[in-house]
Amino acid sequence: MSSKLKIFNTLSKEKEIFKPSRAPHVGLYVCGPTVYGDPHLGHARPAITFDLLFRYLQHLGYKVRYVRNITDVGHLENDADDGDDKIAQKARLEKLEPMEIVQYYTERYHTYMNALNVKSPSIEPRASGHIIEQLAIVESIIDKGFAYESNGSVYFDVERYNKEYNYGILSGRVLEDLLRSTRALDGQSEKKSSFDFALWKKAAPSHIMRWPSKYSDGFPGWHLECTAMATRYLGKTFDIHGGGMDLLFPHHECEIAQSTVAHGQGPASYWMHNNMVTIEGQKMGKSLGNFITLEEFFSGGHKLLNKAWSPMTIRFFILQAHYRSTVDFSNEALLAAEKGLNRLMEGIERLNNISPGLRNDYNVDELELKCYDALNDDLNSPVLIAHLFDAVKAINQAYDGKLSFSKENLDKLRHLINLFVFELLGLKTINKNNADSDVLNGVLSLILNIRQEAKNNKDWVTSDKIRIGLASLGIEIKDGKDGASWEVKK
RNA sequence: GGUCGGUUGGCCGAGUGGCUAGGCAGCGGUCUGCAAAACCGCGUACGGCGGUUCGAAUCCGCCACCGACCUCCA
Repeated sequence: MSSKLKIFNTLSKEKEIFKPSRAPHVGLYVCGPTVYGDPHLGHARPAITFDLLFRYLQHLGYKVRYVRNITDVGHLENDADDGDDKIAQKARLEKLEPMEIVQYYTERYHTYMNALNVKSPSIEPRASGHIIEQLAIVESIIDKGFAYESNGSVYFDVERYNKEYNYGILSGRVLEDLLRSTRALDGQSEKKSSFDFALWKKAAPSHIMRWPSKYSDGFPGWHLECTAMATRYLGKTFDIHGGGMDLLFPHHECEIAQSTVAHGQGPASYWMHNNMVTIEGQKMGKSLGNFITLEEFFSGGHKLLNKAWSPMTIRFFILQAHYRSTVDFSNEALLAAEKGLNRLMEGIERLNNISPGLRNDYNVDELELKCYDALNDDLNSPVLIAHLFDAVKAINQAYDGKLSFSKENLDKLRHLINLFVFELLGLKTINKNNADSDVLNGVLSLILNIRQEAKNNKDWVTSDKIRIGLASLGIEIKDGKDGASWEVKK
């Protein structure tokens, strides 16, 4: 079980060897979506990043409990006293019960994550289902003197906290600097300091999502939800907390503060943050209105998209960059990813048709080592993919008769490719539009036979007519040494 | 303004003090009736200016530009 996995810990800003505190069990918590809109490319990044981590940890033999929440309440448009809840706002807009919004977008999220072949987490709790746990933490923080009640709301006392602990331990922020450089916003009179954050908010009369508490009828603060749900399912401390880099401050910093007061220490040993997807160099996000939803990617229905991009192309595109780097969206980059993925998949298909030779010219053990090294080095998926392309090259050379695999090595390579490409990177063979139906296969095999006869008779008119005719139906003929094959092109 | 990060060949994107990922595009070739596809081969790039070093794209300094966060965001 002693793995050589190193992960970059945002807390220490260093790559550290991963040592779970209760091996073989691993607790992993990742901040999930606030379900008030369709999932976009930005949502795909953490989902895929931590899916890779989840898969790899499991492969290493860990029993992973992966918790990824659904935020269905408490995520405010802003933190002013009259800040509106994102879900409630959407519900009012569409004249729906908030939970209808939640249900709808949660299902949408699942649909698209599923398309991206992102595994379901072990537990997917909803914030609204954990009000009691959240209120218990509020009370505990008040009891310890680090939160105060104000007009029915409860706020975390950041300045008080910072006197005993370090508010900024994760983000590197210095509270004094923050306070100095920020002027007080209007309508924050309830708070002692502008950086205090809400643990519990009193609901305005018009507010539809509300729960009773001894402070007021209200709703929980966003930061508190993750602390409550993580504690409930993973305990007061657990191994890895993940999320997008944009959540680092204040969200994760606040989680640490809450947990430190309530439980005596920060929640996680390792903090992992994925970087952003950018578009023309700028973060793709709701605030800038420059996001493209996953549905739009899959259908091509967005003015910035030249065509539809399959879920696996999106997944591969994301995995081709390291998770801590920004990845810039463009049609050109996606096309490169699509073609690259195709090359990889065709190589793998070819691998099944290679016969072993007497010699062995390829060192599969070395490839295996390199692949593991790549993942162990802070989940370096782009390097892993580069090694896999080396294998594809060898496969193609073998296919060309320029290189030979021994039986043993061929089996080993097949196993290895299966492990890294399908199990760990989570790529799937591209669905060829039911192209594998027996009828279609039979018809095309007949047509290709006729074409071959025509070619044998040097009847180029007929053979070209077949080729062009099929092409117009979206079927591409590929002439090879051993006859022709076909593929349905979208 | 503060904090942090980035700047790599036509594009995307890794990485290391010397052994110069990978994908896409491009070029040349093989194959083919022609084409397509496929395969093979080819590209010596690391923002600028200094410094350290036998040697730096990789370390240090300065400058320029870009981005993220600074109580909405994956």
